[in-house]
Amino acid sequence: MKVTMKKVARRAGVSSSTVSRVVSGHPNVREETSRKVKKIMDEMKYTPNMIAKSLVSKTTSSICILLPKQDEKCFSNLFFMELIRGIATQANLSGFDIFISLGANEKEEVEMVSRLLKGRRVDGVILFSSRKEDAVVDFLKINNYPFVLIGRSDKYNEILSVDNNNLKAAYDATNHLISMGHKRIGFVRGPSNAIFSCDRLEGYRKAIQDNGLERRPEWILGEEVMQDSGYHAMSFLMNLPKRPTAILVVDDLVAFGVIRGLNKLKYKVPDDLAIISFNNTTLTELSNPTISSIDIGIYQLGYTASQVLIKRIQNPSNETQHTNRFIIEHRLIVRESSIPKRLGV
Amino acid sequence: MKVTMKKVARRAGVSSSTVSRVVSGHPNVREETSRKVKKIMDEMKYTPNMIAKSLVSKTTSSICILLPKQDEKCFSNLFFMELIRGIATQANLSGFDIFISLGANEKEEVEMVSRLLKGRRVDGVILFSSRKEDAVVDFLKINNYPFVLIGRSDKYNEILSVDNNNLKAAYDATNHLISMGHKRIGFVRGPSNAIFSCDRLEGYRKAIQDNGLERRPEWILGEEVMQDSGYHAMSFLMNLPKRPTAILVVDDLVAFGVIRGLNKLKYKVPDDLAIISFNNTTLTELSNPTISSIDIGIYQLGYTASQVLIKRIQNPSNETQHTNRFIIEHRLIVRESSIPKRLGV
DNA sequence: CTGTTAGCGCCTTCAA
DNA sequence: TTGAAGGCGCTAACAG
Repeated sequence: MKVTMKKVARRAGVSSSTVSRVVSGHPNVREETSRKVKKIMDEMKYTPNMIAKSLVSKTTSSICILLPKQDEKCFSNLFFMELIRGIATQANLSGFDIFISLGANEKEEVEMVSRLLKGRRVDGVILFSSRKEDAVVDFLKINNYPFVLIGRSDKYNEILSVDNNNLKAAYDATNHLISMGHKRIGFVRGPSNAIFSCDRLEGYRKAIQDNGLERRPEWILGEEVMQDSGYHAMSFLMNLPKRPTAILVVDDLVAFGVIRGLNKLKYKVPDDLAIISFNNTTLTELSNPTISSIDIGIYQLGYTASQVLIKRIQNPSNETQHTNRFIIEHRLIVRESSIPKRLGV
Repeated sequence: MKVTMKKVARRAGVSSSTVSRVVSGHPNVREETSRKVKKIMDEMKYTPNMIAKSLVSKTTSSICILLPKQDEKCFSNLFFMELIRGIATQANLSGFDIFISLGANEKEEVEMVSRLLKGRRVDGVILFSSRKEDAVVDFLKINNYPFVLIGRSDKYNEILSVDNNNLKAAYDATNHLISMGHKRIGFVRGPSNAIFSCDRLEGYRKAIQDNGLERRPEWILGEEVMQDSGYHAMSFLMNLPKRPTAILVVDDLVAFGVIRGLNKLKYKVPDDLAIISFNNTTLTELSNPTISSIDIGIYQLGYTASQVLIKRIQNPSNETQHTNRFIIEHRLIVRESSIPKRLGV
């Protein structure tokens, strides 16, 4: 049988308002009364009905993570799990629960979020928004729901968002390759409608330009590289009359494919082609050779996003005050794939 | 301003009960009335308040996935994301939402689940229970809450669970190695308190025994193999006076570490040591050589778990009827790591 | 077929 | 400092 406030109240010989006050830590309760009620609550194993509480307070203490549809290959599942861990850890600390929803397509995503928010099941949403022209962002923006973007919007810039400086990250990665003596550097980019992907491309271009290096369009490959584990793409790249000696790769998982493709073609990493990738997932250390990577602080990204969103939910007033763009620092992690053998390790 | 049933009702010139009936598809509504109400609902953009509905119906149409604490290394994040996809896909089909929670430790997991269930925020729980003596299972069992185990319980066998036949899977994998001509076969096991791990070990042993092959305790390695990416463990294994020519590895990610360790030691896979692993995550195809693996149908595992749990929630009556143990078929996927080069590919 | 009534369990006035 | 009353938005039971 369900233990309600009423029952606790009756048993304790007080009114249910008093019990309510004790539960919510209201100051206007005599110390003695409070202790007595608490004791009875323990005895009866009272657990508040969150649903009833939600109905009254119009808040749910829960947020929703909207994960993009499966076929966004460029980010591995490793990435998302790590993100979820960051979000969940912080959310729990703040006493929030987490809904998770996987959109099948953009339209469905909007419906899902709409249902969750309007149905008052969640107080806010964390979006992993890489794409340009995101209908979900539009929806949330228009309806003024609390949400935070992991990544950034190219449409609205006053939106709450947690991101890396992807331009700088790619710039740093490219410079690392340059500092290793490379002059011809290629880039395996992610999907062209993904903002982070464009940012990284831009950083790469800037570094090439700032160093007065050669720049060739055929050194930039699309993400279709992943097909047949990079075999054809690498075959194409390595058979160019002027081929690069190093490449940046948009994600570790893709770098894996690239390395595998190169191996099949009997090329050696890093001797024939040096590689540096992004995200620094567990994979980088398991690869052979180990992969140099830009650590973008995935966990931090999630942790911060959760923190920022919850703060906004709990304090909607300062909506336009303060910062609304949070940048997580990246770090260059150098491993075998970008260190020429002749330099030693 | 929130659009409620009352407002829709007033606008449509009917009572709110009628609106309620229309929403819930109750039969006793005149076709015409229904159409009129629906039209007004659309016009006013009415969205039902799920919280209020929950309060009355005492159901939430949501389930919770409890993910084990981070340090269970043997299963990679890839595994969990795939599981989540399976669960989420099926749950959405049934109109259920998903809570996710990451336990930090067993005690916290119990508290979490307890809060969620008693607080009536979720109707049931999907547990990834690998370990023996699981306090969460005890709690759910005692309180008679709807839940399903992915894996199995060695304590209660009438519990709803979705699992592989891990014994058979390991048996099949071992036989595959045997059929490739191997006589000395090792095993890299998962955590010893994990049931699936023990099941697999048993299957391996059985296959060795059934084929009258040699069996040596030093050929069985613990999961600490993952330390320093398997270098030391492989060094130990390969330096045994009588060393195995093939091994089973409990998870793809671990197999990765093993291969990397072997590479560092200048051993070749599969020539010096053939490898077959479990789970068949994306990694297997990206490795070099590609890894033979037992596909345990991770997505199916999740999909089925969700299906079974939701059925139980919606129809609690047949609690003890029918099957309560569902087995997902496994498949042997043969790749390069277990095919001797001399046999060709 | 439709409307009225009475809660679900909690929180928040308003009085006392 | 406490209690009584009313309502959050919806559903279920009972009349009509």
